[in-house]
Amino acid sequence: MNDDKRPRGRPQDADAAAAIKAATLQLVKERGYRNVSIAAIASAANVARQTLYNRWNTKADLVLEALFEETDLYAAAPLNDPSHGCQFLLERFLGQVFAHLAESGDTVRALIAAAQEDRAFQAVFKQRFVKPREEMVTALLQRAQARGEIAPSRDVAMLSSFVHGAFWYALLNGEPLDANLARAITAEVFRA
Amino acid sequence: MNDDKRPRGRPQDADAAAAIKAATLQLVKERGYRNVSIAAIASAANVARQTLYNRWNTKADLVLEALFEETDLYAAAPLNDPSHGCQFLLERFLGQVFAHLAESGDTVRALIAAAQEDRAFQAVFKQRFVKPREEMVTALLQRAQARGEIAPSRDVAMLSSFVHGAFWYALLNGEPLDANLARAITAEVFRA
DNA sequence: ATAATAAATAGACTGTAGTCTAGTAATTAA
DNA sequence: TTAATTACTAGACTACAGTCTATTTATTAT
Repeated sequence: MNDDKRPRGRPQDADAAAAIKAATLQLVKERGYRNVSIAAIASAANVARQTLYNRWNTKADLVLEALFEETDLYAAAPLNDPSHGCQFLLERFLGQVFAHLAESGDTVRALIAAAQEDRAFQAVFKQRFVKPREEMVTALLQRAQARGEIAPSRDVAMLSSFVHGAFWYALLNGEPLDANLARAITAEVFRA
Repeated sequence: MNDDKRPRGRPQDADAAAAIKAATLQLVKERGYRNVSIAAIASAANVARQTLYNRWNTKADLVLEALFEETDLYAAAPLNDPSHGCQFLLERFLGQVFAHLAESGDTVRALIAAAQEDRAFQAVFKQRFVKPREEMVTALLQRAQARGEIAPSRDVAMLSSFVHGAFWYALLNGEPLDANLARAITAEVFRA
């Protein structure tokens, strides 16, 4: 049931996408987003520059996909583990996010910057990066509220904005994203 | 006491800076940061392109200065007016910031993006934009805490990060910055 | 076989930020 | 008056993102 009718013309090179994404990841980690040109990626992947543009609209789209193919492998520890309190789960979650950003934070910053200059990419980025994380935290905070760890009067959606906002604010202003920050954010959200 | 010894060579054209900044503001508001080239600004100001680079390092530096020369005129309503509660003052302050961003928000977004791609500019932007606002809000929240409007246990620095973070997060994700947001942020910060 | 289709390639092209240089103009110091 | 100094101008130059086009190549449909 997988060999549906193949489409008409010449098929896409099956290996190209993987080679391109691998080259992208390697070069971006090595030199930083800014210092990697599309031409360099194409060359490293042994592919014509236009082939990249056949498959991705912009450099940002390509890097986002390459980065997320890798990142999605990191199965975050479950946020609904009932054997832990929600405060613990949030702090652990933030700690994991920050640990990952220690490696890829510069790239994420570049992608956020790219999103400010390109509406289409902003939508893609929001869909793939922003929304999922926001939903995870909001759901966790709702559970916390249902369990009485957060007062019923609190505005959970706004608290979720506080959490992500504090994280973006630190990231974009070049402040360290470490365990201290994860603890301070979490503690303040759960403070009576 | 103002006519100190003039420096050695040919003096800078006294009118050029004003003409350049005026052209910058007008073009950026008209077409958006992205769609204004340095060449277009130089041409509109009747000045050689290199003259811009004699005075500013990058497009972002120029736009920041042009924008702030205008913005600094907006004397924000005082944040330490003792005849109002701190909650009221914070909401009014955020309302003013958001109202101004309704006009210049796209430019500010572009500047934040530029700061992600240029360390030197990030430092300048932090100094001129980020720090002053952060200090105003932190001072206000400290006063609120001293007056008992905020519980002594709260971490005021983190609350300030929450406020700015929520605002950046909304701005950079294309969500509306309006009176509702100002009210929701403020209410949640002051919630018991 | 042949036609139709779509991907890949090479390379020209546009627009922009930022750098560099050579020449000219305005000013101070001697 | 002349030398030194600095700003301004014009324009060449580099590097890059993204677009476009002509050509070749791999595939399906007839």
